[in-house]
Parts: sequence; structure tokens; C-alpha cells
Amino acid sequence: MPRRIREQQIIDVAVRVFSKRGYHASSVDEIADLAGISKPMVYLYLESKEGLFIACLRREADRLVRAFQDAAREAGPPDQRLYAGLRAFFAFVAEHRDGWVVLYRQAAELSESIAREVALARRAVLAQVAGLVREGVQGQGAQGQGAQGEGGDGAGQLREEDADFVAHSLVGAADSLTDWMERHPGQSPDGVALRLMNMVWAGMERVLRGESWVPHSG
Amino acid sequence: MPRRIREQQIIDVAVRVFSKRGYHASSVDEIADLAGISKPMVYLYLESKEGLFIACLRREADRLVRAFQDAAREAGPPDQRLYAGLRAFFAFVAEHRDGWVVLYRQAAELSESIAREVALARRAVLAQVAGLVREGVQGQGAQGQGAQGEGGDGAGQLREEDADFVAHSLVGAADSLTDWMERHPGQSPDGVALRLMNMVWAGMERVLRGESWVPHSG
Amino acid sequence: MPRRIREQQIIDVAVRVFSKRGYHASSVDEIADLAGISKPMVYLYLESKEGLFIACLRREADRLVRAFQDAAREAGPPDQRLYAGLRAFFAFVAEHRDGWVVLYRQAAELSESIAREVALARRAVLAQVAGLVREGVQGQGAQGQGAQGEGGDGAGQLREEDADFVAHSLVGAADSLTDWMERHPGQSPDGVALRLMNMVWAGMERVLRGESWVPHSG
Amino acid sequence: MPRRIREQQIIDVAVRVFSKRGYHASSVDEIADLAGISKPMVYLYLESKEGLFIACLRREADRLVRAFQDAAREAGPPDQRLYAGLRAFFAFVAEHRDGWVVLYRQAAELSESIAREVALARRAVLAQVAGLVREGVQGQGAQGQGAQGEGGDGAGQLREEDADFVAHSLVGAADSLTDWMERHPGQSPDGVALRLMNMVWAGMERVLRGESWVPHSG
DNA sequence: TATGAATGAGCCTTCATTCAT
DNA sequence: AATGAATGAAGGCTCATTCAT
Repeated sequence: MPRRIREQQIIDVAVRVFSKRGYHASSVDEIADLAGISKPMVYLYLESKEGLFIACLRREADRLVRAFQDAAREAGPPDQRLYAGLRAFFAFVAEHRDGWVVLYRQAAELSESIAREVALARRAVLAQVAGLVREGVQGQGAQGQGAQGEGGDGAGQLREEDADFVAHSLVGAADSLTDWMERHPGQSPDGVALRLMNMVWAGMERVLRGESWVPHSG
Repeated sequence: MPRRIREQQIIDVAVRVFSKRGYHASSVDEIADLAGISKPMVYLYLESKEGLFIACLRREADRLVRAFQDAAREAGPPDQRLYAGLRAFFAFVAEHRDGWVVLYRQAAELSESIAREVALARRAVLAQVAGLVREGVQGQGAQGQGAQGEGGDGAGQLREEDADFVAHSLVGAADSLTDWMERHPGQSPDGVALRLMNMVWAGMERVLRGESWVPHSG
Repeated sequence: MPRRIREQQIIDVAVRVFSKRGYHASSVDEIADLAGISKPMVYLYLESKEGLFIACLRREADRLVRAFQDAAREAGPPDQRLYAGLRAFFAFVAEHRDGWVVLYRQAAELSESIAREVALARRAVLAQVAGLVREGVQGQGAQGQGAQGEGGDGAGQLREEDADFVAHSLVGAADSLTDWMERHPGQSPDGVALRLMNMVWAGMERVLRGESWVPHSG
Repeated sequence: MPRRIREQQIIDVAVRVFSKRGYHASSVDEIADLAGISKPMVYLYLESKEGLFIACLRREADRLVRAFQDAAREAGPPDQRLYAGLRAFFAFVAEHRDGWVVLYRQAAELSESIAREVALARRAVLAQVAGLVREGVQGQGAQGQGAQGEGGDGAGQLREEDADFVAHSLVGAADSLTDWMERHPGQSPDGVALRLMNMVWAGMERVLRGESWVPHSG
């Protein structure tokens, strides 16, 4: 059997196992067994357990980023594109739950060297979201203040920071909504995306228009 | 040294270690060493590694819930109270980063029996947030439908579901913003809470007024 | 080295160690060392310390039962066959002292699950002896009552009980005579068997003839 | 509470626990708990786990020997006295099962130093039985050959050896019949003694009369 | 007389990894 | 391309034993 195919088979299994058990609780033995090959093959192709995990990480991040990019290629106004991105995101998570878990629910238990890779993969995903957000914000009335409280100085650097803030919020919310979806099986990924869009977008519009909410005098 | 004090010392250390390494990668040996005692003491007081982790879990969840409740006791209109809750939340995470990580970044690697405890602890936290949200929504113009797309039928059951949706979003976003905060050390917890409030609250207001965002040509 | 051979090597050593130290005082470490392999091999082949012990148990019980059956295949009158069986028994114990100890000197210290296996193995041995005894008794004048004192009612059920009684006595005596043999190295297994036969058989003959011994003024 | 009483209380509990779990599987913790005292007390009074076990051993051997001696004090012909001894023995085992187990079912798992003590205690018991047997044999027609096969030389030394042989057989049989009794709860200790007497005594009589059983010409 | 607190040592078990074939 | 055999290292847990009070 040719190398590339075997490699993908192994990664397929590994993503499933890592997602189900977590990195440390997963054993190379089990992965090899489920892949129907012997352990030395795993080491021949993927070098080590860490190498195997990183391969999983990269493949799943790539898939997610590509899904995003495909969705973002759609023409249309910025809000529609952000919505399309969110829809793609939730669809991906719904269909590739294991991949998502590998990417976003393994924070605490990883060695420094892997943690770096995770950070990289996540940044790739976050960059996509932030890109859409920035685009949307620029597409709208661009006279908004962006940030409040401390930290508000240069406008350019501000925009960057804001987009990152929103991207973090959205991805974090999306991750958490993953659990919500599991408890509400009737909800489609599109429905969840729509709900989230409603909750967030309008607020952003208002903020950009300068009508920000302030404490103590709502 | 009296038992209760030792117990707290052990839990203090354990939260730190579990947070840094994750459950499986943490060793009781290391925890005992850092606590300055021998391993058997850990087992004498906390029963097992699982027992130790659960003790950490419970204490940190209790602390967070209490912080929330204290903040929510503040008088004021609902939006101010939600803001106060978020502020308390970010303050807690900023001060007890380890506790938060123990509570919310250990999904995949835990045994069934611990996973149950984690779910319980998280639900306690989510319930606090959902409570504030529900209150806020009721305080506002209460004639809105709340949910869009599929799933919108009975209003009472709907409100429940919506509050849960928002609570999940907020907690997920907050968790993720934790990372954002680490990369922007200048930002105070209050500033983050304010930003999040702005992003979300206005949107909710509009939705409740019935002006929901719809895709393309809804 | 092929698996089956290693397995037998391990069991060989384990029987020796378990016999010398007893189950709990034996360490898998020592067994692995003496077998000239590493500990993980023991676990790979025998699953656990319990599994290892049970394997020892089964092999030694099989050997003993087979020795018995081979001896009993000899033609001849029942008393000669019982004698042959006893001879085989003492020969086995003399040659496989360790095996016998593993089978019959581990009562108190075993976990419930192992105790079950021990009971099974012992019952297999006892059944052999009881079979020979029953046969011998039937071969003789079969009109005797068998049992005295309370408990003597149905003849069929009685015979069963009696054979069991004698089998227990013989196996117990034989076990104990094992120690006697160690203190009298000049004695051959055949000699011990002959002595035991003399002590017991004649008595059984008389009892079956109805001339039972009675206390004081029976 | 005075020392002697406490000591006996501890030994009471220890005999029970050692009998149930075996030496190694018993923990000083459990014994102290069941005795209602703290662990250091056990060490203060009994020195060590080994010391505790040896104390158990000695007390139970003493009790058994005393029971035997009391029974043997009865007047009467030698066979009656042997019967009385056996009765006493089975009565003891039936009433002090734990003590018996501690004495006779702990062979394999003990350290050399304890094994010596066990051998001593057992020899005391065996000596009692052998004494009764020797006495009985001398009381009867004293012209018998005693031993067959190899090993038959000087008569005095022979008698000694024979009595020891019979004593071993009887104690071994008795130990094993302990199990038989557990499976036949209707049987009284006296009944078991009677059965055993019948099986053995008549044979001994015949042997002493010179009518020994020989192989191949029954 | 009595104990709460504490530990060094050891055992069962598992796992990532490699070598010879 | 593929694997059966093998292991060093480490982790969870328990236990007999002691000290300070």
C-alpha cells in the first residue's frame, strides 16, 4: 500500500482517538490497532507520538481554513460574508467534531513543543475570522471609535486589536456553542450561525456608529 | 500541621499543576513535591488522583460562582448587573487563571467519572451567567420573540433556550478572551468586560425589539 | 524467541517463586528477573499478576490430574488402582513440590477471584481421588452402610458423601505427608503410598463389612 | 485500660484478620481500626507486624495443645483416648476456625523468620497427636512390624517414625476435612472424628497384627 | 496510656520507543 | 513495506513504621 494513503489512514484514526481520549490518554498501540497496522509503521511514517499529533493538528487546521476560505470567496456585502464564514465554521465543527476537538480542546495537557504547534494552527484559524471581521468593519461606516477604556490610541493599531478581540470572542463562543448544539440536536449549524450573527453583528454596527454602551448610565 | 490547612495547601498546588500540565500529564509525585510533603499524605487526605482533581474542581467552581453572586448582588438595572457579572468573571480569571483552566480546559482527556464532575461544575457556572442574561432580557422590552430560524415555538421554553445560548456564547467568548488578555497585558478585566458588553448587549436589544438581522433576503 | 516457549519459561519460574514466597510476597519484578526478561513481557504474555498465577495454577493442576489418570489407566483390582493413584500422587509431589505448594498452600491470602480458580483446580484433583475411592468401594463387598453417626440416610447419596470424605482425608494426609517426606529423605514416594494404603485401606474394608469401630460402648 | 487486656483484644482481632486475609494481605491499619485503637498502640504492645503474627501463632497453638491435653487426660483404653483427642481437635477447629487457619494455612507466604515460628508451633501440635498415637500403638498388640518398604531397621526408631507418619496423616486429613465440614454443615465435629477413627484405626490394628496390605496380591 | 501526622520504600501496571527479521 | 519481540522509564497507590505531642 502506497505511503501517502497509509499516512492519511493513520491520521484519520489518530484524529478520532486523540479527540476521544485526549493526547496523553491516547496510546499509540490503540491507534495502530484501529488503523489495522503494526506499531512500527506508525513510527516509520510519523516519527513519534508528537509527530503524529502535529500531523493531525495541521491537517485539521488546513481543512478548517480551507472551508472558511471557500465560504469567504462568495461575493456579497461584508455582513453576508461574515455570516457565510460562520456558517462554514459551524458546518465544519458539526461534521468534523473530532478535528475541532483536536484543535481546540487540548490546551492544558500538551508539552511545550506541541503547544507551540497548537498555537500556530489556532492562529491560522483565528486569522481567517479576524480577516472577515476586519473586512466587514471596514466595509461599514468607518468612522467608529473601535475601542473604549484604556488602550485606545492609534487608529490603525486599534482596528487590528479590535478585530482580534472580536475574532477571539467569536471562536470562543463558537467552541462553546458546540456543546450547546450537542444538547439541542434539532438546531442546524446554519441556525446557530444566524443566532450568533444576530447577537453580535448589530452590536458591532452600533459601536461603529459611535453609540457605545457605557456603564452606569445605559 | 493540622489537616485542614494541609488539605488547602495541597489543593493550591494541585490547581497550579493541573492547570499547567493537564490532568494526565500531571503526576501526584510532582504535586506532593511542590507542596513540600510526601506522596502518601496526598492519598491520605484526598483519596486518589481523581479525588484530588475533583477537590480542585469543586473549590474553583465554588469560588467563581461566589464571585459571580457577589457581583450580582449589586443593585441596578439588568444591563448594569450583567456588566458587573462579566467584570467579576474577568477579574476572577485574571486573578485565578489556573482555576479557570482547571475548570474549562480539560474536556477531552478525562475519565468518564471525572467528566461528570466537570460537567456539574461547569453547569453551575453557566447557570449563573444564564440567570443574569435571563433577568436582563426580562428587564428589557419583553415582547421580542428571541429565537429565529428553526426551533422557535413556545415562548417560555424559548426564553430558556435563548438564555442558554447566550450564556454559552458569553462563557465561550470569555474563555477565549482569556488568551487575548494574555497577549494584551495592558487591558484590565473591566475593559474586556466593557468591550464584550458593547459587542453583545446592543445586538440583544435590537433582537428583542424584533429587528433581527437576516441573511441576504430573509 | 517464540511466544509459546517464553510463556512456558515464565510460568516455570513463576511456579517456583509463588511456591517459595506465596502469592502476595512474590513480586512480578523478581519473576521477570529470574526468567531473564523484562517486566513488560510478563504483562504482555500473561496479562496481570493474577493471570500469571492462574496460569500456574492451571498448568500444575493439569499435570497432576494427568499423572493421576495415567496411573489409573492401569488394569487391576480397585485396591491396586487406588495404590497406583497414590503412588502417582506422591511421585508428582516429590518431583513437582513447587506445583503442589502452589495448588494447595495458598488458601488464606488470595483475592476472591483467584480463590475461585484455586477451588476449581483443587476440585479437579479431588475428583480424581474420589473417583478411585468410589470405584474401590464398589469393587469390594458393596453391602456396607458406609457412614455412621448422624447423616446416614439414603445409601446412594451416602456413598457420594463418603467417597468425598475419604478423598478429602487422603489429599489432606498426602499434603501433610509432603512435609514428613521432606524430613525423611530416605523414603521413596512408593513407600509413602504403601504406608498410607495400609493405614487406610484395611480400615475401609472392615467398615464396609459392617464392623465399624464405636466409641466406648457403641 | 490495662496492658494485658488490650494485648489480648488486639490479638483477638489480629487472628481474625490474618485468618481472613492471610499475612501479607492483612494491614496493621485494619487491625488497629477493628481493635478500636490507634496504630502506634499496636507497635507499642506487639513490636511489629511479625511480632503480632507470632503472638497470634503462639496463643492459638497453646489453646489447641491445651484442648488436646484436656481431652487426653480422660482415662480409658488407648483407642478411646485417640478418639477423644480427635474429637477435641475437630471441636477446636470448628470453634476456632480462625486460629486453625492462622496455624495451618499460612505456609507459603511467610518470611523465613516467621516460618521458623510456624514450624515450632506446628511441631507442638503434631507432638500431641503423635503422643496419643504412640501410646495407642503400644497399648495394643505390640508385635507389629510398623513400617514396610525401605526404611525399616531399628524398632525403636521405627516406632517413632511411624507415629510421626500417622500424626502427619491425621493432622493433614483433619485440616482438609475442615473444608469437607464446611460443605457438609450437618456434620458435628464428633461425627467427623468418628468417621476418621473408623477409617484409620482398624487399618492400624491389622497392620500391627502383621496383616499388612501388599501390592499386586491384595 | 494514647494518637494525629508523616514518610521511605516498594509494587503493579502502562507506555513510547526500538531492533532484528 | 511490514512486524513480532522486547524494554527503560515512569506513574498511581499502599504499607509498615516512627516521631512529636
